[in-house]
Amino acid sequence: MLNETIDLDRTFQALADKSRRAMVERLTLGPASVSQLAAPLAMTLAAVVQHVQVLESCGVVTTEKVGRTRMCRIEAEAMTAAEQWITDRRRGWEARLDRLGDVLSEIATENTQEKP
Amino acid sequence: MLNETIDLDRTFQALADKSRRAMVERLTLGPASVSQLAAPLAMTLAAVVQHVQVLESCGVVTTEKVGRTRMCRIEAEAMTAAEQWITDRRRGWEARLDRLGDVLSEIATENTQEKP
DNA sequence: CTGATACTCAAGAGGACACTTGACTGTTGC
DNA sequence: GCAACAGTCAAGTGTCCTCTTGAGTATCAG
Repeated sequence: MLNETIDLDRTFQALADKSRRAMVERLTLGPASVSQLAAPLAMTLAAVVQHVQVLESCGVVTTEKVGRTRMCRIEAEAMTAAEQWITDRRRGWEARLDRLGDVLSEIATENTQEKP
Repeated sequence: MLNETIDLDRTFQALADKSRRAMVERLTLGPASVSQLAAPLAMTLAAVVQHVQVLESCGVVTTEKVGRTRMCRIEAEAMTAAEQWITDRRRGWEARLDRLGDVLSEIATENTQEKP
């Protein structure tokens, strides 16, 4: 709850990259090692590790070292927070558009009624 | 559908900034001029205009010049696309966790049954 | 017409980001 | 043991972002 701002900044920032989204997408299928995440991407392992660190720093994934491999798994909460922010805004403007619709149909009704 | 990647990149990038999220938040209450968006923010008008351009370039807001003022309004679709991407991923991992739950309870059942 | 308002534009400083390279460390399989 | 593997670390490079300054333009109010 604290640092909500920083976390949203970081989370949206993390998702603003095709490679990282691809990693998240892969991880929704189940845990994977860094090498497995790296396989479909055209970049060095070192770069992939850095991406994983970004995803980890905003809580979207957690990692755990098993022997010489680091396993990554997705962590729902951070993503849900980002989703929730958008959903909340949408609720706001949908409510407003509903009211606008009401007003418009009210005006329409008044106009038809006031036609002599 | 084309450029889905670029748009998601841009949209998440746009939302990865507290000031821009504040502007979006303000715009959910209804259209506003650039100056109105700038009012609560501690930065120059020029900077605010640049933020508006970012939001516009990814389709989250549209603007229209009326006399000497530029009115901004929120545009649902781009935000919905971002929300949808997260929602789709969530569906993925929730389904997986459900299956995991099934497997775990199956194992549990087997274990109880196989107790001699 | 004049001054104030509401931007608009261009250039640039400074920092954050996305990589790469090259050297190094801990694990595992034979 | 030792070679291959899976990652780790530090440094450096080029690019993108954010924001400012200092100019200019169009519009409106009186």
